[in-house]
Amino acid sequence: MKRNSRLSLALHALSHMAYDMENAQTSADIADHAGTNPVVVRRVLGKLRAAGLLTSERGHSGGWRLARDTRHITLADVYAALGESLIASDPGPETNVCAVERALDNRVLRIMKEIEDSLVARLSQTTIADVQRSIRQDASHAH
Amino acid sequence: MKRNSRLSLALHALSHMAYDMENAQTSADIADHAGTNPVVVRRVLGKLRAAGLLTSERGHSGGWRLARDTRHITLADVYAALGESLIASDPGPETNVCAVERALDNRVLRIMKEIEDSLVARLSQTTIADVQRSIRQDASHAH
DNA sequence: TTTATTGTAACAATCTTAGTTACAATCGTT
DNA sequence: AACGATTGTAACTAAGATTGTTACAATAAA
Repeated sequence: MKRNSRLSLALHALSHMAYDMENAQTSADIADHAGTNPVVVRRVLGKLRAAGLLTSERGHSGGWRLARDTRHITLADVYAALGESLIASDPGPETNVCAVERALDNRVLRIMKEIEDSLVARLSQTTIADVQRSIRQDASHAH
Repeated sequence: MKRNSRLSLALHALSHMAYDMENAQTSADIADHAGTNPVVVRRVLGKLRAAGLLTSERGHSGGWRLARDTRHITLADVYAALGESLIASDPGPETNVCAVERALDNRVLRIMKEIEDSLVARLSQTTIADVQRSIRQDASHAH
């Protein structure tokens, strides 16, 4: 049970779908390969679907498909879809007394937000196609 | 009880020390202002001290001081001192069967590490002096 | 009708974090 | 020497977050 596995799992799942775009991928299949549970997969992929990154079909021969070309899905899209907020957290209730303290709080918060923005900017520069490409490279000289 | 408050608390504490460099700041004082507990403060600042960012003195009129100029302490130093790893997590035991799966795991891990490296690079561009400067700005036109 | 699949709720187990209490060690002050 | 203020640290509690699991309704193909 490790942390931050949602982003990792999402990347796994997306790569699987990119690897075989012709068939819908079932949550059971993805879960098997990612070493987790189908329900966990559906939970995570549900968020990606809500963000328009994926589509899903119920019933026999159903499963999950990419909604767009892999070149048009960035890691920032995935990050946003998951609703992650790694750096900046919601500020608690304002309990500060003096103006300097409030200013400090505001500034720390703003800096955290700036950092998070930088992170998102970085994430937006890598697409699933990029991830997919490097997986093929790794596989070709796997140990 | 919010997440990621250690980094936030560290920034608060450092700013306090930078604000009054002449006197050692006690954990009780910092805790009061940051709205938390002295022990929590000592826990976090202990890590910064272990990284050489701070010094502390016991006993009467003891407390915490910056070990270096504020211009020479970056947010990356603080991040590293806290031992945070927001993006990349330790890989679990290798349970993958096929080479493609192992390659995927490796690649996802590598990408997470790349992202974390970018984050650290960004953090290294902001110093405590920068933070301090903008606090003064905020305080001058506080609401 | 059967089978395979998603969608979702409910719950358990584990891990993380913050908070708290307690107390020894240290060091200035009286 | 005694006292008071402070760090250092261990132990514990409480709350939250995350993952895993079971169960079952809804859906759609075979």
